[in-house]
Parts: sequence; C-alpha cells; structure tokens
Amino acid sequence: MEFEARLRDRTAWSIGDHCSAAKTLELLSTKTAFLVVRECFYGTSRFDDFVTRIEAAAPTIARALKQLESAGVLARTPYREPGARPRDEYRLTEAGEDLLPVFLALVQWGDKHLQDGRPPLTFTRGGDGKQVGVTVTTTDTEPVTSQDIEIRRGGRRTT
Amino acid sequence: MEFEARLRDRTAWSIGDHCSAAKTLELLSTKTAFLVVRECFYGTSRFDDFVTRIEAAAPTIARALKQLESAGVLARTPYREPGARPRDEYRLTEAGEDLLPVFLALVQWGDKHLQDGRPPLTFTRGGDGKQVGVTVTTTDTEPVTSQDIEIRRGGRRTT
DNA sequence: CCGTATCCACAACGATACTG
DNA sequence: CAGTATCGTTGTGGATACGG
Repeated sequence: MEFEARLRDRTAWSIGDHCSAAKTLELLSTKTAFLVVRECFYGTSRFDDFVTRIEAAAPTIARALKQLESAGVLARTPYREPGARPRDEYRLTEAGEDLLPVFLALVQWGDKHLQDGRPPLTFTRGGDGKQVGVTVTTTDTEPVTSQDIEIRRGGRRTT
Repeated sequence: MEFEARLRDRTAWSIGDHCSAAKTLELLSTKTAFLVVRECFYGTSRFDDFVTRIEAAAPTIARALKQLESAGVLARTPYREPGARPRDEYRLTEAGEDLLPVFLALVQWGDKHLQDGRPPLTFTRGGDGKQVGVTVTTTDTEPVTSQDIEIRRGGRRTT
C-alpha cells in the first residue's frame, strides 16, 4: 500500500461516482445478475436453465435478465430449431464477454481464500491445457504488485 | 463462447454454492463493502474518510467495515500518533490486497464500457510509468481469450 | 473526531399463482 | 418450457440523534 503517498487532491475524483468500479458495480451489484453472467460463461442460454442452475426464483432471474439486457451485457435473440417452436436464447454481447477478467478474478480470489483445499473448478486453455488466470501486468506483461502501482487522473487507455 | 461444448455433467458443480465466484460475491456483494475496499486501495484508512469519500452514512460504513473485518479482508489496528489520542485504522490484510485484480478488472470494464471518453483514473507502475491492467493469461503470460478456455473440475492451483 | 443505536425507506429475493 | 403478476420478508442504506 504505497498508493497513499502518491495521492493528492483526493476530494476531486474519489468522491461521487466518476469511479468506473462503482459504475460497474451498479450494473452487477445484484448478486443474481452476476450469477447469470457466470452461467453465460458456462454456456447456459435458456431461461429455465438459469433458474435451476442458479437456484433462484423465476421472477428473480427474469429481473436480472432484463437488467443485463438493458445494460447491453446480454442479448436476447430468438431462434428456432428445425421442427421446434421458436424460442429465445440469452447470450453475452461483446461487452458481456469482456467481463471475463472480472469473473475470473472473483473465482481466483474465492479459490485462494474461501475454499478449503482445492478449487472446485479449474480453467485451462484448450490448446495446451495450461492453467489460465488473471494477472495484473503492464501491457508488456511483467507481473505488477499493488505496491508499485500509482494512480493518475485522466489519460488514454490502450486496451 | 465455446465453453458449452466442453461441459458435461452441469448439474453437479454449477448448482449450489461450491462456486468460488458466488462465495466471493457473498462477501463483497454489498456495494458499500466493495467501495470500502476500493478506498483502502486508494489509501483511505480512517473512519471519517470512508464516510466522506464514499458519500455514505456512518452506520452503513460501520456495517461494511465490520463485515469486511470479520471476513478477514480488513484489519482494524489501533495506533497512536505521538501527542494524539489513540485511534484505529483500517487496513487491508493480505487477503484484502489480493482483491486487487478484482478491483482493477471492474475498473477496466467500466472504463471501456461505461465511461464516455477517457477513463477518470489511470493506473501505472511506479518504476517506469507503464500502464497496468488485468489480463487473462496462462502462468507463462500469453494472453488468452474467452474462446479458448476450458473448464475442469478439481485440480490444484499453483497461484 | 470516531463511532453506535434506532428507526425508516426502498430494493432484492422467494413463494405462489397464473398465462401462452 | 418460458415467462409475468402479486405479495410478504429480508437486507441494505439513509437520517437522526446520541456517547467515547
């Protein structure tokens, strides 16, 4: 925690909700919404599957689904299997897919601190089976710890 | 989204809350709790600063603080500046510091999708001023996208 | 300055019941 | 199977007022 030493003029930016994290939380802050996103990452796309897999009540899921849809994280698209009646499916948009680091970071923390023993799930890359996780790095990928991060106002992001 | 093809036996693990992400959310799910963690990353450590910077009511902060303390994310340690009366300060524990990727991932997503124009804050490494962010990678750091991730049950984590 | 106690408002979730 | 409507309960946050 060396942040503090480098921070001047706190009042201006931490206050109010210019903060991106706060805004993001506003969208996902309902636990159910987040679990829906998780399920999407797992491949769930049908209403009833969300209900049974998240173990939540139908209205709860419906609410979360709408919330995420209007946030642009999820899209409801109609489709019809040949011979079946038309249905809707819920898929992550590109913006939704971008939540992967958030999801993995959460999982990773839980694995380390909340789970006794081994993590229930492991994420590996299809190609070579290597474990994947999130890392804090510079764009040219040497790991960075919280101690040597400094915060600036404004500036452009390359990502 | 190729996850689906590789998932068998959904029922067993997605259901219930073995899920680390769900457990983690349980801890942080109150928005205030998360904002407190954010403030800690920014160097905030005194009760009143949390109140004014998060713009929340004192009881709300007190609740979040206790919650985080009992979760082992935050520690309240008494200290006394010479000549002043003793006070408590709130600092992240090691487990708390480990939340950095979660925090940065959230910020990063918000910057990209919620903020119009440039991000309000930029995170750079002290040493060389390079921008830092979270990346999904294998342990030997080639970026990995959501398309080529596969999920396994069990297994050991090296982190 | 650092909190706590109380009370109130609203938002989130679950249960139940009902439509296409 | 895929939802919606309604209602009661709880959890989260704000306001106010009070004590170390």
